[in-house]
Amino acid sequence: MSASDQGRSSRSETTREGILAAAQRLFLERGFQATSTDAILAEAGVSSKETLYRYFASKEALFAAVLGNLTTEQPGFSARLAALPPPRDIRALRESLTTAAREILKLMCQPTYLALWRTMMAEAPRFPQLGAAFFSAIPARGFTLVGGLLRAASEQRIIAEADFEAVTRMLLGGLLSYAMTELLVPQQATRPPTPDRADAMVDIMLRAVTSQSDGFS
Amino acid sequence: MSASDQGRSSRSETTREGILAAAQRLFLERGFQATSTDAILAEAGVSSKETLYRYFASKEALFAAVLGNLTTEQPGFSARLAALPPPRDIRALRESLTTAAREILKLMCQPTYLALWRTMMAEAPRFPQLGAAFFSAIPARGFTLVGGLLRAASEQRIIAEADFEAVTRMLLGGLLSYAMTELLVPQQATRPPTPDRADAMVDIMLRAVTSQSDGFS
DNA sequence: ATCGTACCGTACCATACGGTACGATACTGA
DNA sequence: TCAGTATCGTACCGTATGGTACGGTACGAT
Repeated sequence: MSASDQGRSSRSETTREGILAAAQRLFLERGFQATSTDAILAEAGVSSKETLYRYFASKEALFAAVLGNLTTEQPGFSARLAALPPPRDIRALRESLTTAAREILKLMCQPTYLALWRTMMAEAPRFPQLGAAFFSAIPARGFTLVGGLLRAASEQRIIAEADFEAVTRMLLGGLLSYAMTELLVPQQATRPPTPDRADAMVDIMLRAVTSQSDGFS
Repeated sequence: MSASDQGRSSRSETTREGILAAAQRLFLERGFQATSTDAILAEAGVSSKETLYRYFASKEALFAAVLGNLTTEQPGFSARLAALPPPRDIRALRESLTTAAREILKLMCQPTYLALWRTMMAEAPRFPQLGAAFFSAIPARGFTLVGGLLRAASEQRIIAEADFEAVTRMLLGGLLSYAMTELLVPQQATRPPTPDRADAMVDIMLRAVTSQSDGFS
């Protein structure tokens, strides 16, 4: 028990984390309104509402804490992708894009992430700041990453000039389409997409930005 | 009052439609759980719950009726797009794809459609058949349409062979990405995308499927 | 005119929810 | 050992919800 734990005893912290974890499970599984505080207490093994309201001012605050956590900590995602080197040649560019596309596709199709996406979109009207925070923390990073790689490659004459905003949206949107299908038709014999789907999209995308002008109107 | 109105008096029909319209507005605006039957009655100008429950067995049934309506009737969408001719040359293909892409982008960014999308994804776990019906009625049609155009063009040697599943997902996903942004960050100075965004994506897509094999690994 | 139906208006029911209060009890740190 | 605090267990409050019941009233077709 060093001085680094800012006054919170480990007992408090354990209870708080337990409530957070239980709330995360239920909120993501059932949504905000369909999850009662009683259900969260039961899931957390806590026997009194007073305990919950000692740590969170309201059900909304608990919800915000849960989604804030999920928005902040995306383990491995930023870590592996932020370290992608600037492209030296077409081969390196393809490799970086493939890595990114595979990682994004894998992340997006995880059950937790699907549920987070669903919850965010469902509650965005009632919690606008949560939706905005999620957007800038996750999807916007993907746009910046892919768009940055393409622009850098273009400046080094590795690929042709193009409408990179549209190109980026097409790659990420193509990956996103799998998540949307999962969200609308949950698990209905729709096996999760394989990494080669990401590879195929990178391939198509590079074909578009490496072709000479075609002269068609 | 001919024999063609199957027993329903016009009075009944008017009330029923009024309830449906009010429920549609509120369900799409606030979601299923946050919309009370009392609020629907007030919005419809109906003064007794008994009237509602004369036409709909439960709140769930009313919800299903509303979303079923919205899923079935997409005015102008199928009409204008189902009539797209099979492509004769690259010019005709581009024109058909541009028309389709613009129409889809416009449709997806309408407030009603955005709200429908949000509601469907939010409630898909609780109403799986509604999500599946919506998916096969709207997004799946877009996939079939674009994929069909591309495959037909490929068979006529207008464009090259390619992974058309991935290509189609990239075009529609690119358009979809605008709707997703709107859903997460509602109206936050994010002006709706202009039709030229659809044009740009068709352009990129055609560049990918008209380029010769590039020889890169 | 009359009869059946649709609608009104209101009251009601059982349940569930978010949140508070409070005395009793277990734990933890000095 | 002692004091403070975190948790327990339970009771409670006000409100809202989906759904039912019922007597009265407007309407529409024969």
